Amino acid sequence: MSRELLNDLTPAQQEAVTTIEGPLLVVAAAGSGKTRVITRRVAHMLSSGIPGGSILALTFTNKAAGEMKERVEALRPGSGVWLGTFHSLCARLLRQYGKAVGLDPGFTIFDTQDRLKAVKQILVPHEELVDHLNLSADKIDNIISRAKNDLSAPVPGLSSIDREAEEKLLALVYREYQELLRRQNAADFDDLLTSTVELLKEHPVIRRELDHRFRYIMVDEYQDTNLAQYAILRGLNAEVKNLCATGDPDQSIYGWRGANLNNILEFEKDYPGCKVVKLEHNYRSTKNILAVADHLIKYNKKRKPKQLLTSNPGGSPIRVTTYGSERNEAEGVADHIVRLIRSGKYKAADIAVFYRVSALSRTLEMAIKQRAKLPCQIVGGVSFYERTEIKDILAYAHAAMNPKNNIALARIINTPTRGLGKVALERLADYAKTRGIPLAEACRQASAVPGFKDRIIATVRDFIMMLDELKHHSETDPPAEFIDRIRRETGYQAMLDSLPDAEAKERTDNVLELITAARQFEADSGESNASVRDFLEQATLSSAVDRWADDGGSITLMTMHAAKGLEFPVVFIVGLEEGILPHHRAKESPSEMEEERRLLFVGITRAQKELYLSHCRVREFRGSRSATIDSPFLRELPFDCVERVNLADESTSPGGYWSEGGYSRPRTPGLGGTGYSSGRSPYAGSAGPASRASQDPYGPISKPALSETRPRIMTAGDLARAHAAKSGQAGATASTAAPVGPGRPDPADFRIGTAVAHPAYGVGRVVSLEGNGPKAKAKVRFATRGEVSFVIALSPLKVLPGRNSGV
DNA sequence: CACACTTCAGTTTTT
DNA sequence: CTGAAGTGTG
Repeated sequence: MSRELLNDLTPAQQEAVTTIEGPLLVVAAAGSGKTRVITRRVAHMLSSGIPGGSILALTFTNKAAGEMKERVEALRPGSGVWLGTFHSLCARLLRQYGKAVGLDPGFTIFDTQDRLKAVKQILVPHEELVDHLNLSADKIDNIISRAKNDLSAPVPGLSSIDREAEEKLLALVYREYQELLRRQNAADFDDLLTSTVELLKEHPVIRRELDHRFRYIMVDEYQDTNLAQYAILRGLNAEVKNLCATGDPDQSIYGWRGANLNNILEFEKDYPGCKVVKLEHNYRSTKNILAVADHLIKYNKKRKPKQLLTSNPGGSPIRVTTYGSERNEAEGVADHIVRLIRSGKYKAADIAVFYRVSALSRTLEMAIKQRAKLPCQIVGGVSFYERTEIKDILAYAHAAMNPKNNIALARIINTPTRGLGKVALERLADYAKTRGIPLAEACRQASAVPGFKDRIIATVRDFIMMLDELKHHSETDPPAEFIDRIRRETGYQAMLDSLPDAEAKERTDNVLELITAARQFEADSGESNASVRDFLEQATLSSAVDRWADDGGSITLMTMHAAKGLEFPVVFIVGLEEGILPHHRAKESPSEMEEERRLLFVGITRAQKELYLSHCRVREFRGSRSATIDSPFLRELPFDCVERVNLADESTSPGGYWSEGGYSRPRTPGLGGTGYSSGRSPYAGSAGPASRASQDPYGPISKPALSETRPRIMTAGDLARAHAAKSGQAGATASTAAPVGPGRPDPADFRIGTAVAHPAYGVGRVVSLEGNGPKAKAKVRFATRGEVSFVIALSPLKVLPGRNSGV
C-alpha cells in the first residue's frame, strides 16, 4: 500500500517520509523535492492509520497550503488533514477559544491599513512628541508589529534620538492601541499569533487539549518562523512531540518580520534526540546555476556549510549584463525574452523577472508589454484586496457585521458622500468617546449629538438603518450575494457610475471581480456552506502570491520575496546595485547583509535552465538620475560559469565596438573590476567609484579579456553578431552600425528614410515621425524586428552617416 | 461641506 | 514620479 508512495524517492527522502514519531528536522536545500516529501509524508501517515484530524500541516502562504491540500486530496481523498498558515490556524483557534483571552468569536481581523489608521488616531494628541522624536505613524506601527512577533515590549529603533522618551511613548501607544483593538473587538495580524500564545500559556487545559488533538505537526519554511510562532509550536508540542520541521537556513529572508534563524539552527537543542535528515540533491537547476548560488552563499558567515549537488546538465552560462540605464535594462530584458520565445524553446509562462523592490516593476512591465508586446502579470504591487473600491465594499461588510468596528464604519460613513463630512464625523466621534460607546451606537443616538441638525440626524439614521439591514442579510446571504447587495444597495455602484467612463469601468470591474472571488470561495467550500464571515477572513488573510494564478500565457514579474517556493525555467534578476540589492537599509548590519545575500540566493535557485542577472550604471531614483554602484554580490559570483556582457559603454567609444569583427576592447573591466576580485572579502572596498572610470571614454584601455580564468566580456556588438548568426539574418547585423548607448540623439537629425542603428536590433530605417522637440517619436523598421516606435531623445538610436534620404 | 488645487514628504520585503 | 495631507474656493 505504502510502497508505491516510496519507490520513486531517494533513500534520504524515504527516511524523511517514514520517520513519523518523534521530532524530525528536514534540512532541505533549494530544489530538493521538499514539497513532494511533505505531501508523501502526510499520505504515508494516513496510510499507516493515523487519522487525518490529528495531523496539522503549516505552510508559509495560503497558496502553498492550497497546493498541498490538492496533492494530499489526490493521494488520500477526504482525509481531514488540517492544512494552512500559522495565521489561519490561529484565527480558527481564536474563533473557538478566543473568549478565554478576551476576544469575542465574531472579532474582526485588522489588516495593515486598518492598523495604521488606528495608530494614527492614537497619535493625534502626541503629534509634537512624535515629530520631535523623528518618528511617524508607520514607524511606530512597525515597531509595535515587531514587538508582537518578538513577544517583547516595543523597542526604539537604532537611530533613536532620545531612547528614554521614545520607549515611554511607544509603551503608551502600544497600550492604547491594544485597548482600541479590544474595544472594537478586533485583532491585527500579529495578535492572531500573540493571542494564541497567550491562550496556550494561560490556559493549560486548552493547551493540553490542542497538544493531544494535533498529535502530528509539520511546519514548512521553518527558517522563517518567528518567536511567536515558535512559542505556539512549543505549546502544541509540550507533551506530544511529533514535530517535523522542514526548511533551509540559507533561504531565511523574513528577518525584518521577526523571523528568527535560531529556530532552525537550534532545533536539535530544542528537541533533544531529534532525527535530522538532509536533502542535498537538487533536481531543479543546471550545474551552472547551482554553482553560482553555491559560490555566493558561501560568503555568509552565519551558516552551516552545505553541498549543493545535482546530476542535471551543466547548462548555459549565467549571464551578467551591465546596462546604461534602467530603461536599457528593461528593454534588454524584454528583447531577450522575445528572442527566447522566438527560439521556440520557451513560452511566456516559463519566464520570470525578479527584483528586490516593487518600484522596479513599472519600467519592466512597460518594456515587456509595449516593446516586446508580450503579456505579463505582476504579482504583488498594489494587491487586489488593497484597492480602494474593494476596501470600501469590504468595510461595509465589516461595519455591518461588527458594530464595534469603528475603523470600518469611519471609512464608509461618507462613501458615497451623503453630506456627513469631517465636522459631522468629529462630533459623532466626540460623542462616542465621552460615553465610551462605539460609533455605530452614537449614530443611533444622533438626535442627542451636540450640533446635529435635523437633516444630519435623518441622514445618520438612514445610514445606520442601512447597516442594520445589511447585518440582517449577512447572516443568510451567501458571500457573493451579500457583496453584490452591498454594491447595489449602498449607492456604491451609483457612485462608481458617476465617474468618468474609463475609471467607472475599471473600478466596477474590480468590484465584480470581488463578487467572482466570493463565488469561487463558495464553490471551494463545497457543502459546508460558506459564510460571509469566512469569506471576509480569507480576504484579509490572503496575500498577493495566494491570488497569483499562473494564467499559462504571461511573463511573471515579482519580488524575490514573493518568488520563494516557486520555480521557472528562465529567470531574470534585475537591479544588482548597491542600495537596491543589497537594499540600503541593510548596509549597517552584517546580519541584514547576509539576509540580502540569501535573498539573491533564493532568486537564483528559482531558475531551472537559464539565469540572467543585470544591473545598470545609471538609475532613476526619486525622479532624478544618479550613478549607481555595482552590487558587491556581483563580485561574489564565480568566474567559470558566468559570462559578462557590457552594454553600457557603447556610445562612449569613439571607434566603436561595432566595427569589424574580432574582440571588442573593454576600456576597463566591464563590470568595474567586478569579475576580477572574487578573492576579496565581500565587504572590502565596495566597488563603486573605481568602476566609474569606465565612463571616461578616453580612459585607460585594458587588455582584451581573453584569459581562461577571466570572464569573457562581451559587448553589444558581439551579442548582435551572435544573434544575427543564429537567426540567419546576416544582412542585418549590427556590425555595420555606429556605436550606440544611452546617448541623447537629436530629433532634428531624424527624417523619414533616415538610416539608424540600434544596439540590439541592428540597422533600420525611419518610416514615420510624430511630434517635435524632446518628445518627438520615430517609428523605425528593422529587418530583424519589424516596426518599433521610439521617443527619439530617450532612445539609443544612432543616425548612420550619409544615408539621409529625407530633407 | 465638497471639490480642486497646492505642497509636502517619502519610498523594502508581507502574513 | 507618486500618494498623502493641507489649503482655499465655490
